[in-house]
Amino acid sequence: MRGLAKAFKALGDGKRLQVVRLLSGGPLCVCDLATEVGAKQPLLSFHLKTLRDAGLVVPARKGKWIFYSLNEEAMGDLAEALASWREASGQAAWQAQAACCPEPVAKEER
Amino acid sequence: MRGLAKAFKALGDGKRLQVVRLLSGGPLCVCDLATEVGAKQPLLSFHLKTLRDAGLVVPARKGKWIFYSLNEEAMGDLAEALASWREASGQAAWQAQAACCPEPVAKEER
DNA sequence: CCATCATATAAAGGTTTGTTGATTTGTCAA
DNA sequence: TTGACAAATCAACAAACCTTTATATGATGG
Repeated sequence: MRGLAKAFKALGDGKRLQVVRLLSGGPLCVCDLATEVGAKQPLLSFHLKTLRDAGLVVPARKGKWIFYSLNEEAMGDLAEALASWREASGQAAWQAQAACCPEPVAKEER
Repeated sequence: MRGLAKAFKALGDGKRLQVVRLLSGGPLCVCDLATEVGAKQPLLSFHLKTLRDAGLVVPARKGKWIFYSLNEEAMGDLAEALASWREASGQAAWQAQAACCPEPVAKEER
């Protein structure tokens, strides 16, 4: 749950989302990501760190370069969580009333 | 794309994620959400505004109370985006080399 | 109209985040 | 070893965010 929030927060930035979308096309090195995203190297490095800390991407050194790729499992977990919440809400009925307060509320359709 | 980042950012907070999870069980009024989440009313109102602005939840007045429910379509869009990125990355091949730099890199498996 | 309750908004704080420029670490090739 | 290049880290600052207290809006019932 804490991990989910961290992952979603990591996705909650335009540049990082762009990185994830780029990596969905296959692993890329940092320098290529930087030019694609239009960010200077230290800035991209910062964003990659937050994606790494959230478990969304994985680095792999290839000689002088470091290639990043998506963590498919983590992406799948997020997708599944969202899908399950949407699913559940589709089947859920309205509460008969607000539990916090005594007044009954008419049962409604959706 | 901008909207996606906004939505993910909205989900990137523990209390808001808790609200979404609660709403997956069906619509709830603000006062009930406040007690469940353990937040004071103005704070919850702030978080609900964030979720509203991101298009993730929808308010509906029922007399004196306002019931919030999940926007299933928005949740579905997010889930689908994540699933498609994961899917694509599963099929993608490694780049033969880093485009930014001349040196060739050996083609690798995953 | 008035009092009350549910929710939203405003003002103000302390903390986190995004960005930049300078420096460091790590790898390769000469 | 030295030089060159890729990437990470550090220091500093502005912008955004979360939280709280106080106040406003909007609906209900007397």
